[in-house]
Amino acid sequence: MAKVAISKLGCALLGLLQQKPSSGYDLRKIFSTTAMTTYSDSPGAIYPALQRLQQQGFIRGSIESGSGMRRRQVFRLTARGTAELRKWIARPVLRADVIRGLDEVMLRFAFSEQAVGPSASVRILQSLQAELTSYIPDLHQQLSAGKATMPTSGRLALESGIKGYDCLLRWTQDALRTYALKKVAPAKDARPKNIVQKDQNLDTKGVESS
Amino acid sequence: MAKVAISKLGCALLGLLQQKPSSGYDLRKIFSTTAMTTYSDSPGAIYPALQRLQQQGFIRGSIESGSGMRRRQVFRLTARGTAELRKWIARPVLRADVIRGLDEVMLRFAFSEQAVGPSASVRILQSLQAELTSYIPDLHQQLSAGKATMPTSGRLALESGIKGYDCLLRWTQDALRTYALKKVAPAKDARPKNIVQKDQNLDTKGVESS
DNA sequence: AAGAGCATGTAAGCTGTTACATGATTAT
DNA sequence: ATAATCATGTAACAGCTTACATGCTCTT
Repeated sequence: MAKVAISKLGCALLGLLQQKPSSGYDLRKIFSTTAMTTYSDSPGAIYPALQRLQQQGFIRGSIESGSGMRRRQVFRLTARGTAELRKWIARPVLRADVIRGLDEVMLRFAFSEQAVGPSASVRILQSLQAELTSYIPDLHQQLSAGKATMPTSGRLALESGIKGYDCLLRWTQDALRTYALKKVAPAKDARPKNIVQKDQNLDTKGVESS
Repeated sequence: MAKVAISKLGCALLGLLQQKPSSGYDLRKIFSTTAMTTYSDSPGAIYPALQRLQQQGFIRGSIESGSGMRRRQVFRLTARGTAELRKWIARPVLRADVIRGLDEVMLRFAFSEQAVGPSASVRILQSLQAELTSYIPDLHQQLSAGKATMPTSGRLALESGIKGYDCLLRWTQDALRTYALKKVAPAKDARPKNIVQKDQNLDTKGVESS
């Protein structure tokens, strides 16, 4: 079996194509106009990436050429592509992801609900929360350790990173609450205030605990 | 003149070498043990990068081989390297930097005080603040625009990005206050003190002090 | 003597960047 | 008719990753 390691851009393309079959040009527009500008919208990146994905059997393109239409090739996920996307999304969040690949984690989370389901979103949030909770103290230690020797700007830069992680941790807790509310209170019209504030895990089987 | 575009890793190396002459191995250790783990510590990245920098005349290595010591090559910035580092740090912060290169902005800021002076740090903070202030409303607009069509996880992911930027904006304000207290305080209460203009060292010749 | 860690490098491969190139359709 | 935009690609290049390779020094 080939290694089939898909690049980050490739994963982004898989996720977007799962949401909606699109042409290369459509995808470029998404990357150039929405908050996904972090990803490259250059044709030299996208078209080769699409070719690779097709060659690996994850997507399949069909040329649409109606009368009076420009030729365009619309790509769709194959079954293998869907499986691969799910596998990518379901990967647990490791410390390495927190340090070097937070954007990829957020991308996986963004796609998780449509591609797998809310429980996958919750699992990502939980493992992200766990990793953040264990990593942030390390950063604090580094800060207090190097405080004496670092220049002010270096210290401030490190503090900025820590605050970013703090912020993200708070967000994960908010997001988990959102999912708890969604699932726990489907019949919320009846009771405005009785059944909130649970913060319990849902049908997830205790994926990780504290 | 060649374009001499230095990679992000190259810039990180320049900054670290400005702070302290080091060998490739020293630099690798920094990348593997400190909060700079975002950068690669692999020899296949660092040694070629050092070679490039030397070839471009930004650093110069000298082999230290004392008796009973392992051979190691210690690199130092040249005058050209110092100038290049300063140029990189002094670049204004653009929206593209905020969207796709925040880590590089933070790196520049981290080095700014030692390599150029506090006023450069302040300039980075101010332009970063300005770009954030103009960019964040755009994100809010995207959020409210797509709220209807996005899945919950997609919306939450976007919110996470927005919160991250909010957090960063608050940090810039904190950091600016820090510098105001340190240095610009006299301007505030109109009480002239003997101000230390540490910032005027742009024409330094003896760059690589021991 | 053996092994661990120090210190440096090289080579293959992949991906993204930049720049160029090509047609076809719509707008002016 | 001309320009702009749609839509797709290719080629050269640079940089990083992974993996391998080489010796030297210190510890046990």
